[in-house]
Amino acid sequence: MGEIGRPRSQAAHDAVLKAALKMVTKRGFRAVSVNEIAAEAGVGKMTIYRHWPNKAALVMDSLLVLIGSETDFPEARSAVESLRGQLELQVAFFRSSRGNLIRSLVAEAQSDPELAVAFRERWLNPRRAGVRQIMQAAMAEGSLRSDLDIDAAIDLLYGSLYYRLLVGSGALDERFSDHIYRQFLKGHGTSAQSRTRRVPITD
Amino acid sequence: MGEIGRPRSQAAHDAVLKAALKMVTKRGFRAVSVNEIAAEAGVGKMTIYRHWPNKAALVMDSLLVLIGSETDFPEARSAVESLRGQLELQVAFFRSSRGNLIRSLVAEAQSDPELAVAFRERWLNPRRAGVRQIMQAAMAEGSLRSDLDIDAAIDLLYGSLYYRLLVGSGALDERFSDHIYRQFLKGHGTSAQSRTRRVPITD
DNA sequence: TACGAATCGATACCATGGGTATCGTAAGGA
DNA sequence: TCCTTACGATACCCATGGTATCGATTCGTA
Repeated sequence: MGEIGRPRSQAAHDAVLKAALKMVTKRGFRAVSVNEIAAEAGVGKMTIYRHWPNKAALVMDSLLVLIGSETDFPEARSAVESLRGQLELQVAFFRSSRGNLIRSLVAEAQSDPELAVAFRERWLNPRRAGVRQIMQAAMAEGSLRSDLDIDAAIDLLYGSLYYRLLVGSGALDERFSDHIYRQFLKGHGTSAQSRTRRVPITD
Repeated sequence: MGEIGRPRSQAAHDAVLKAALKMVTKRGFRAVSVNEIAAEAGVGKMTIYRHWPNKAALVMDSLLVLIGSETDFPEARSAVESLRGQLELQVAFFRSSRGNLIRSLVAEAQSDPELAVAFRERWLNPRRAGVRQIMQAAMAEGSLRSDLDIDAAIDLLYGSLYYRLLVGSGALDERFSDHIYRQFLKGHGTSAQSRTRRVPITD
């Protein structure tokens, strides 16, 4: 019982995702029209709307499919070290052209509840789960206090990054990620925080 | 040498600001059209465009004129106490219908550089200056360390509030503002932080 | 090989909404 | 009283997200 009719073109699908990513990272969500994406991809506009319900869903997909793993946690000797490394990665990510994509989606989500849900569930939550895991590992290591409120801590750490991304109050550089990291340890770390432990990162 | 011709109607000006504020706080920037605002204000659309260059400038004005002072610093026995009180005010402000207005403007500013500048210079910077002043007073009190990087600290404190406002990762309640405040003091406070000093708030 | 079904790119179209142009009218100052 | 400008109303322009429809194409199946 195979499919009936002409099958969807995977080439068209990929070309659209790639074109959407390229143009939106460069010029932003609102400044790019669906017609332009179709032209850039060498595809009919209707083909786009056969593959995605709307522009927001397309751009969200381009984010997940093409650059979903660029901010994964780096290997490190300890969980807190890995966390620190991830903060630097995140800062570099936001400062790159990818930052425009994230800005665009957060902005658009303010007036598009469906996109808001998708962004939270498909982008933020998986990444928050990764942070949670690392923090739990750091607690097991003994370098974070055991009474840590993980969700609030995540909002403190990453909220300030998103803030600078969205309102541009200051530079998104390593100096800032360093500052955030040290403040976090002052508030939540234990006296063992500076000692480097050789606890493997739990997967 | 007075003005020539019919003077601008202050009544129309005020009615438009009020209508814009009401509708945008309720339904958001994108969901409200200029035609609707004009109708609600009992005013012709062209009158709006005689008073403001575009929709964004109008809504930005309605924010500044009508609710600009709702998050001023409260009176308190010490600077750090005042800071803490302001965090609670800010949380309540975001949780109220005003939160929609801020969300809308930050979102719109992502694709409107002029609005981005206006929002930063006319809304954020004055408030950041207030926070800076309070922090300097707290340093003079001896309840904050003197090597504090004020701008980074502001982004840490308020960034997480904006983050929750924009992505809804957690509740904007007093519990959260309390958490933020305590983390801040753990990172930047002195041992004198818990002692209540009677230093007047410098104006 | 022929046929049906669904996709393809292209294009015309619709609805919405920001912003402009223009109307006759109203409200000042000189 | 006259001149100038703002007023409310309305028609209009234009960009854009999304839909409808076209003939052509590409598969599975008979």
